[in-house]
Amino acid sequence: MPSQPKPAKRAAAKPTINDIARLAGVSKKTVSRVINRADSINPQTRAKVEAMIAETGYVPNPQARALALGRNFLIGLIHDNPNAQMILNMQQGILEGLRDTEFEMLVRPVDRTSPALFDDVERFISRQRLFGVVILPPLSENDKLAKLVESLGCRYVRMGSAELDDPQHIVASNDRDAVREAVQYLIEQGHRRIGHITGPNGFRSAIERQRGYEEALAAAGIKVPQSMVVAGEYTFDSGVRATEKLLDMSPPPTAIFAANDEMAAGVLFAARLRGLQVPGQLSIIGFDDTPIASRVWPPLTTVRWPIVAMGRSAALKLIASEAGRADAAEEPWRFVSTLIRRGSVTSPSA
Amino acid sequence: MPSQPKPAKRAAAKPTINDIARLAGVSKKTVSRVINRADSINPQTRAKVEAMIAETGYVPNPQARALALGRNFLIGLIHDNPNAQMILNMQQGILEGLRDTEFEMLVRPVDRTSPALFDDVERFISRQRLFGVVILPPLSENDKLAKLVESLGCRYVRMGSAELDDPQHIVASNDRDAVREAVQYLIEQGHRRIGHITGPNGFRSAIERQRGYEEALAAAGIKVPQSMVVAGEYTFDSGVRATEKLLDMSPPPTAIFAANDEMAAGVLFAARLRGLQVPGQLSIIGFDDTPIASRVWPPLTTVRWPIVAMGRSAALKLIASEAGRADAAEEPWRFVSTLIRRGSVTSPSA
DNA sequence: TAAAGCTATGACACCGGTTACCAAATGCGC
DNA sequence: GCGCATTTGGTAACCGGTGTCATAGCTTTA
Repeated sequence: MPSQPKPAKRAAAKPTINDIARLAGVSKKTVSRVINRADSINPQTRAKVEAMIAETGYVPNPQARALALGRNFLIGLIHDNPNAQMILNMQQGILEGLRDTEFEMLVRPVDRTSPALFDDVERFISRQRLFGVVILPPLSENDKLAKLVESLGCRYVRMGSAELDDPQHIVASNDRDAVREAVQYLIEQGHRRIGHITGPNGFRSAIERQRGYEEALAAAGIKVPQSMVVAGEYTFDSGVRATEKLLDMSPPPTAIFAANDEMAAGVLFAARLRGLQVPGQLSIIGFDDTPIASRVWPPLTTVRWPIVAMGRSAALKLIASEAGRADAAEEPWRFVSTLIRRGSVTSPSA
Repeated sequence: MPSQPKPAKRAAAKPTINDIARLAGVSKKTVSRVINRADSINPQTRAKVEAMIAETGYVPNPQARALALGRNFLIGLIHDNPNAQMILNMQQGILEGLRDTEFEMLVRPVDRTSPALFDDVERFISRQRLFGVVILPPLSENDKLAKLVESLGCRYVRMGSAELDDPQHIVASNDRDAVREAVQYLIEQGHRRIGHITGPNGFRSAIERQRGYEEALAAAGIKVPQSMVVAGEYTFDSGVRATEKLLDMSPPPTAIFAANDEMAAGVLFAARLRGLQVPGQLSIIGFDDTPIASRVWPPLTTVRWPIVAMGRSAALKLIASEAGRADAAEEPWRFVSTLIRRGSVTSPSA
């Protein structure tokens, strides 16, 4: 028998449900029942099948399962890279939510400003037949995108402001309340001329944070010239430029609340360029509690939002949104951001 | 015809290959041939099928395809979160490499120190039947893990030092050369007492970087006490602690090369705590060029490695490693890191 | 002119799971 | 000991693709 192929089996050949059925002396249907915890199975049969599964290390083929079921177990994460740490924490949260389920996560970074944005997202969803997607800010504020996703028969959950969508589609943090608290804190320290660097024009998050700022001032009866509010772009550079504008005023602000940490780092940078003491001559508060906030000197007082927990909740909400289940809206969706007090705030020296 | 079902079709019902075949009046096999660009197809037939595909927006079901082919098109990214920006850039690079292929990327963060590490990775790979994985440092230095992956019939590419593995399994940057250049730069500026904060004990990257440091000193004929080299952990805090040790020496170093930016930021922080001018009284060089490097004051001189390009190359190498194709080893795998000169280095003031 | 080769296409089984449906075995009341 | 409901397990078809092989029609070659 010269041409007989070597019986040594390929290591990669995985056992299938048929192998298990044969080894256990039952039909594949019975194996399937055991796996899917169907009731009405003879305990002995079940034990035998389970023993064979354990022995062979059998794992059902998810592709075959997806095909037979006519659905699959992939959820997508669509983002527009605002901040690496945020996205990574979100990934971690989503994966925590998916742990011990058969779902997996696919990541798709996109370019918010690209004309191909909608095509990219559509291809992503329909090629992979995604079960659902999580959309991160600031992309989550694009209502058209959410509509497109839905029209593709794909579920979605957005992270962002509570006003954006129904509870079953949103996971939100109370930015406005947290900012109000932060600015109140500045006021308690004795600041009156408090500047604000906003997020990009039209962004929900920017609007919410600005409202929080305005509410805190209003509540304390403080009036501030309109020029104390300068538009930023959520970038370090825009924070630097906005700060230069603010510091050119006379009198300049004694404190600045920046709508994110990147810009707050820019404030710090610009202050340094002018030789200003922080916090002595200028107090700073940021937003996000990114690693940068605790790496700069002085470490930044900032607002932290529970990203990982929110990611987990988004994943669970998505899974819960199976057709026929109405509890998707019940999955927690309002999260509380808190002020982290570090070294960039003190009383105004003057 | 009262009971006739409404012809309005469910929006979610995707066309299948059978639909296309029926509409075009050919067999499904022919449609399959058109999709897979098989030769020997009548141009007219092809045109007809392509027209129907375009009209219906048909997209082949990847699950069915994976099942029929007995393989799939998923690659995994396994990492142990050393640095958010690095991982995100790597994700971007890998996705660029996968663009216009049918591959998708699954991300799996793991805990390097967990006893369940191997189980986690094994479950991940065998559950999803991954085609291959990319392993990021420092996890990529775990040879046992790479062996496990291979034994599962899963291809892999590691990021890390060139010495770790064969060219078909590695994508590397020349850390040592880049560090040598960086320390040479310090020497050219007139520094003689140059401290080094290493990475964690046993890490390849740490060893390589330390060697670069030692080579530069040796080439310049500079001898430095052993205590000028302090072990760090790649964390901000360890950078702070190591710096305190270095600054307690007499005389203290006039410059410090830290094996990554996190620790370099720690150096800066510790210097500030002691009221030291940077770079006047202490020059600093980091490694990685993370966003932190350009956000602190002064911005850090550091070494940048081309993460996105390396990620792209890793993906292409993985795809090229199909059985029967030997060109995986030819995919570029050595990348050049370069020194980015910013504001944290000057001549020693003394 | 017959044999052989090529091209374009279809029929059919199969990948590894699932459900629908049916049959055999079991338990129960009478 | 019988009929009937309830378990339990099997068979067959199917999900949406792909591979193998056969075949009809045409061209080339001897």
